[in-house]
Amino acid sequence: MSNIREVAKRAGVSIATVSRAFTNPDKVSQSSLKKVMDAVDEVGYRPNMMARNFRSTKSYAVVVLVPDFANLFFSKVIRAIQETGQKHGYNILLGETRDSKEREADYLKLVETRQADGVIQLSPHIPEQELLPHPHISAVAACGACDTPYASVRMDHIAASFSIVNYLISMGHRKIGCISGLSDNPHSRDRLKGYKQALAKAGIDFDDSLLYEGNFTMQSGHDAGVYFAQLSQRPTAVFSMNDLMAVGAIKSFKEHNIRVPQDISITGFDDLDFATYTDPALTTIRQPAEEMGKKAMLLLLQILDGKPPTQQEFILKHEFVLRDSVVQFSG
Amino acid sequence: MSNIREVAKRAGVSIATVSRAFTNPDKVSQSSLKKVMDAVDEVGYRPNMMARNFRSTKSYAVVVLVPDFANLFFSKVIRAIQETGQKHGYNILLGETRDSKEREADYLKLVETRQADGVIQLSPHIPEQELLPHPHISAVAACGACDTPYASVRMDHIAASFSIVNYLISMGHRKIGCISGLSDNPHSRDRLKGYKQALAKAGIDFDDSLLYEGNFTMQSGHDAGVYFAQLSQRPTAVFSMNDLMAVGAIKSFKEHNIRVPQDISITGFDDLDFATYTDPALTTIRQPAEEMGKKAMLLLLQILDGKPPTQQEFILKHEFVLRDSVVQFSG
DNA sequence: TTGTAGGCGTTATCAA
DNA sequence: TTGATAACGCCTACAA
Repeated sequence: MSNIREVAKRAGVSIATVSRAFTNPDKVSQSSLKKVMDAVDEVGYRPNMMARNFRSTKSYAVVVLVPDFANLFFSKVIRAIQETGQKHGYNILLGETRDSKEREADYLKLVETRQADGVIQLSPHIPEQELLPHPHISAVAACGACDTPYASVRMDHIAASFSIVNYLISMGHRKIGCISGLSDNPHSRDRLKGYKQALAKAGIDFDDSLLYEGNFTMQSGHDAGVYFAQLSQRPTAVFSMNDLMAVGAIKSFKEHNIRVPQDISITGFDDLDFATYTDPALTTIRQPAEEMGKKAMLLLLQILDGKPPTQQEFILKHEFVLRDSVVQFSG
Repeated sequence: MSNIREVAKRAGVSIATVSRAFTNPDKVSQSSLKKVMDAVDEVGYRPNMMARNFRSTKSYAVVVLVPDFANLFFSKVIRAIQETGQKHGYNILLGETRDSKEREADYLKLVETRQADGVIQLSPHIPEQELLPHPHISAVAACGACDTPYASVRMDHIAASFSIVNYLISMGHRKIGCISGLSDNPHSRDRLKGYKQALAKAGIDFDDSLLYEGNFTMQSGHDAGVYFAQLSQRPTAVFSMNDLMAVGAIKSFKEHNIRVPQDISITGFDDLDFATYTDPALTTIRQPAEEMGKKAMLLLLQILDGKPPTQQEFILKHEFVLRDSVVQFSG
């Protein structure tokens, strides 16, 4: 592992010239440049980025705070973040929090200790327990539900769930079950609002017994399915707050010999890749995962560049995806 | 953003003492320690890890080279890597390669330029195009197929696929289709070997028309399903080289009104979370994802610590997972 | 166009 | 137990 000094000696020039040859080649004469590059090849020199970054007080790394790495939705977002970051010379440090504020604080420390320049927060914002914003931490929130006290990129979950529940109603359903995420999750709250608004608009009373609280996992969706299947007054359609739970619910409906969608319709949320491959294929809401990831990274880059964002909040459009899991109700 | 000098001044001690207070508290008197800590609180000091790492010539970061983020199998592995790394003070830099050697080289550069201390390679090893081992790069391979010229953690894919195809045969199947990954993928090769060995052992001739080359995606599994469905001599069972393709195939069988498993049995590989929730639940091979991730990280840590591993290769055990996608054939 | 030299924040060596 | 000081590798005024 050679350093710049060795290259300089070998090339018969000064350290400064070698440095310039890398960062500002046009400020170096052709002959010097050649001598330097030859020497570089000879000794196999690579600039020490740790030194360079240290010197420039920038780490060129960004931490992505993600609740659950094994959630395909986040995988997509992270991919977009990485691609965008890479184009601008930034690396991505993984920070899986698994909903632990302690772990989150640990990752935030990476910024405080200068191992990262900023943070992209993928967990939804819960004011009471939020560690961000932090005076010394550049941060952007993405994929959240409500607005945050710092820049964010998200979609309108109320409107999205409103539209899909509305669709269910337009298909003749009036007894519509709801599988929610944990009730204190902001996404759950917003999507529940949309559900209730759609019911209200159609003059349907909200029925507490049709609301089942899951936690966004397939398992909890399955549990919800069992619950609905055993209800004496079974719903004719179910609005699931994500695709994963919908899959679990479908599974348990089938186990109870309830046909989907003939006996019960169901909708999802997220439009994960496998939503096309479930049986039946899921009618769902597509979240613009890639767009959110990309936009979030660009926003953070801008902030790191010292330019405050023009808007605090960027709301991206969702998409209604029609497939086969909903059928006209004719009771 | 204050530095150690400021803390020293404030505490009325030397910078050396401040440094020791952090790295070697017991070498500092109680009174000095208190003075330092008070000063630290006052000015909100955080050690600059960039400087510290620079000084120690270690970045405490490790790059994980992963072909595809949106593959839940890798998500699990990476999670285990991160958890293990974190316990030892290491951070994880994400490196999604998407099978591009160019991108891979970019990430490897992170190690050459000292932004990372080592690499965990999750792509299977293909000797002709392999960038590793590299003289200056500490690396460990995980989840690969064949042996690598550097330390690796993997399972025996030949044995695993042998066992599951053997199970199919024991259930009376003799016409067994195979959905493989790309034929030049080492995993595909090994699993194909296991498939062929099981057939051979049962005295069944290998039939080329029963082999469909996919690429490990659901879409390609679906294509395979279409292919098998339209075959005049349809197989009675299908060995899919991963769960994802099995899901795709099941979908297309159903579209062709072929019942699974009554009309055709199928098996998967990986045992992803959703393998329980497919219809029918998948009989499959569980890869020890977490164990491989953890072991790989520990191995790399050991190498970074200057201790060469006791073995070059660690073969972890797979597990046969019996569920509902295979049924006795009684033709 | 080039070289000299100072400094980034930390740790480690060596004396005191 | 402490402090002064020399690195670590690089960049960048500044001067030549």
